[in-house]
Amino acid sequence: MEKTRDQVRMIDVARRAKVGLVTVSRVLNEPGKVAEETRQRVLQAIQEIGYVPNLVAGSLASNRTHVIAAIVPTIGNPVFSETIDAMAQELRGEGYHLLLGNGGHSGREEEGLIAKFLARRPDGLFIHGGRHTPETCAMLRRSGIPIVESGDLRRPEPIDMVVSYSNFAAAEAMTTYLLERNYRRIGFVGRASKENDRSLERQRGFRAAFERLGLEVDPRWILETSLGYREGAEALVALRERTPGLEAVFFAGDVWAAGALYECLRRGWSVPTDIAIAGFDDHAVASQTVPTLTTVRVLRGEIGRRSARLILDRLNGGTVDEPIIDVGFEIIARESA
Amino acid sequence: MEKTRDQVRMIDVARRAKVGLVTVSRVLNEPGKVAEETRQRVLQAIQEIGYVPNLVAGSLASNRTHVIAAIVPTIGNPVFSETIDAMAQELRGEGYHLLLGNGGHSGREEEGLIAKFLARRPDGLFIHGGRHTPETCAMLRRSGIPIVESGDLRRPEPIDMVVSYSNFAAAEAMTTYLLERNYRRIGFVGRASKENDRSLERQRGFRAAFERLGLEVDPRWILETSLGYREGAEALVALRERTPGLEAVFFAGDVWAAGALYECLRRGWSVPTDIAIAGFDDHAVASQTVPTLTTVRVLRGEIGRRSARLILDRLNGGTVDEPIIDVGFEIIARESA
DNA sequence: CTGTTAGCGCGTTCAC
DNA sequence: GTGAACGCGCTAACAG
Repeated sequence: MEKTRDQVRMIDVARRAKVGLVTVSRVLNEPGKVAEETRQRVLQAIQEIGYVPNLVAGSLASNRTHVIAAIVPTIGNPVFSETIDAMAQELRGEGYHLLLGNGGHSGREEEGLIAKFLARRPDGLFIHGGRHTPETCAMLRRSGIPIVESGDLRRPEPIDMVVSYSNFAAAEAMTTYLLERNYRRIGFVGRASKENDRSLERQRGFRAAFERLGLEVDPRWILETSLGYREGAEALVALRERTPGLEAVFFAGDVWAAGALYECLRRGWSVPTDIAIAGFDDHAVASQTVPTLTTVRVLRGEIGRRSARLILDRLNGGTVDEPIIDVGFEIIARESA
Repeated sequence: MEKTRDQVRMIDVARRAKVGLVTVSRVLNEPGKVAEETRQRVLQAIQEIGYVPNLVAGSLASNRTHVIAAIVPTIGNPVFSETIDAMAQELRGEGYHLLLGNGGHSGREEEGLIAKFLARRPDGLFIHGGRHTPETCAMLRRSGIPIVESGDLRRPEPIDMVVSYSNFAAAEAMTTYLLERNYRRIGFVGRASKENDRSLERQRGFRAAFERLGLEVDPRWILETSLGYREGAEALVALRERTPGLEAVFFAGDVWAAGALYECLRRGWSVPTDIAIAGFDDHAVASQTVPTLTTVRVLRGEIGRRSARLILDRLNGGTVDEPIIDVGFEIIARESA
């Protein structure tokens, strides 16, 4: 392969502007420390020869990449993209960019990805969910960079910082809401709790609300499935079939709930009279469904913003006094329950 | 700020394994060229001292970052995340990672972002939509890296490669479908066509279908709004109010269509008898709505995969013989129209 | 405010 | 198959 280094370098700009190489560097990184006149000359030279700085070289020299790595379970899930979007926005303001990856579904996959990401020397790292292997934790700690974990507030041993809400508390609150409205036989639909800690927490919250009132949870009320509209519809039917007298279903995701509401329409089940439905996420559709969906609102954009701020503050030398941030949640009472 | 270079470097591994630095480098990059025994020794040393290669330094030396930059209008839009997800998947297989950014809504913003991204020396770039300023195009061309544009097949002057479907053809096909089913007074809901070329193309396709049959499009049938469930509901009502005898509405996005279907439920309008509804995207919800939604399917994951392949092939020295790929579309006929 | 000097950590020649 | 030298393009520290 031929070596083609036809790149315009900083030195070329310097020569053209008749200044030292360092001055060019300063114009780019610390504009305040350069005389206005020279600055203009340098900027013009940059324009004229179409110089594009090489951040790779800069990063090597300064030991700072201005890159934040972000790892989510699946990029495709809109729930995460909202967080990522807000984070990217916040970061860009300070010249940082986002290296994005999906952790996959096993700890091993995640470990591999993180190892490769760390090799790129990001200045910080955000990671949503996932169960980290001991090696992963060790790697992350050794890296020494600010790290924000998200997905759930309750992390046995946070690696560094945490920004999230409590899945347990949110699910418990919604379940309590349903119990207060005198629903007693309540179904619960979530993801496989063995594979997903957040699902487990939501299910635990569901059970806790019953326990507090001294009520029992019938095992038949719990159903685990993968996320989707059709899956929500199927779950509703399955639950009603195996649980005579079911009064309500709490879907730990609005997509399921919306699918279930369609099924009610198809079957002529009246909501909430025949069956009450509650969701989780306050997805954009929740306020539009027929009937409108009672759900739990989580500020996902806020998670992204706060995470970015935490990392940036640390990078800017600030001390983060509160390394665990609870962004909270809110019960949105609408028509369906 | 204190300088803490406590990093484990390649030379440390080399010393521990009692080999030269170059040998370590080879174990990492060209494992085949190292004797099995030495390789094992090196790998073990890497494990023992927890060495994480520094790709920043590697990139500078090799002039290859193994990073692909991806720019989409908004990360939050699920429509794009599907593409990005597939692309990331494909890229990771060959050791590439994704630098993600949203282009914002003006050509200037996009230009700024691209300039900053190029400074990171990505090996390739993917960009969805956007109207590039002349400066942007010049920058991109000068960069010399493989570039894939997406969003619409019809690009006046492609910078390099294009992977997409034709918004024009897709919209024309759906409109023709509706006309063939004997709907004549058809509304069209899309984004602001002045701000978004893809919207303009869809609207053009809509009009073209009428023209081919020698039919007129009443200006009152066209409505532009921002994307959302509620916006879809509102658009439907507005169109019916101002257009007596409206028989169908083609929503250039399933989210609008789904919102409109809810409105029909609320008002007791029967679909497709009172009003037929068609969408665009084949969003996951389309097969579940009541009634199910007739729509246009676009393979967004395919766009991501093909784009990645094109870039990778080029990077691997291959010649890309077909730099403009049409991934096509498909009319999915369901109950709503 | 500006220039000089010394690396950053690794890949890529070459010899051996 | 392995090691020594050199350089990638830029920034940090210091001096002037």
